[in-house]
Amino acid sequence: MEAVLQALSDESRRTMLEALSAGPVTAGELAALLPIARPGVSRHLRVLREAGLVDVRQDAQRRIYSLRPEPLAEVDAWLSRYRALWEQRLDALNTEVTRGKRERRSTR
Amino acid sequence: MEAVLQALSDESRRTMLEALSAGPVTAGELAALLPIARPGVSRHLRVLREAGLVDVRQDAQRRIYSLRPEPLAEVDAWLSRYRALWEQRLDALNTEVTRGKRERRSTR
DNA sequence: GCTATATGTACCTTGATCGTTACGTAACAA
DNA sequence: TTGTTACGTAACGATCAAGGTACATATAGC
Repeated sequence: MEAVLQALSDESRRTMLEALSAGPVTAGELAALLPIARPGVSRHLRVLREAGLVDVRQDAQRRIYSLRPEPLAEVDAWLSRYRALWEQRLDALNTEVTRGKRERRSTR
Repeated sequence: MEAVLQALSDESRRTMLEALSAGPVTAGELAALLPIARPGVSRHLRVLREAGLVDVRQDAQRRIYSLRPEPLAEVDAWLSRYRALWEQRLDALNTEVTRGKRERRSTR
């Protein structure tokens, strides 16, 4: 959890996760997306690996990374302790759509 | 968003948010909860303030902090781009409760 | 074996961050 | 006004994170 939020706090790493959400990508392809040099990407990938957010599979010289979204569910679970609070506030602002929001909330 | 995730990446600050989720708290009370000295707490509070996660109100000498959960909704929105991915995986593990999960997911 | 390709690691530098102690400030209380 | 309480800020040292360059490793192809 600590490691996951730490990993998510970096813009480059979030960009990498977004790219990975479309499917497996090699380290080189990820590096091409970012304004930093490849060794930096390698280190970011290590952080993501240690946070459990990616899996690696080797294919010849290539390392193919894929997203492992489970740790994000932990973040979501942590966040859910606050969800009621902000939804309450949003409801106060948009009272005209209260009925729809209440329906949705009741199923969580 | 950047500032919010940055703020959330620290354990002490998350502890402060948790305390604040029960209601407004003074800076001193927050400091008492943490293993660090008050000046450190003050700086953490500044980070939370700059991320928009807390509001301050002055009451005589005291500064009363209250949680402002709206920025957490942004994090939730970012996270929601991945929610389908991890729910898919969890469903694969717990196929027996698929019906309940699918109901919930369809309303998000 | 030799070279090219793909990637990670080591090492260095710079800038941010965390905590501490010391100090400044503002509001009450006597 | 003097002291006390409750904060914040400044300045400092230590640690950490992010980037780059240079190098090591491993696989594929010849």
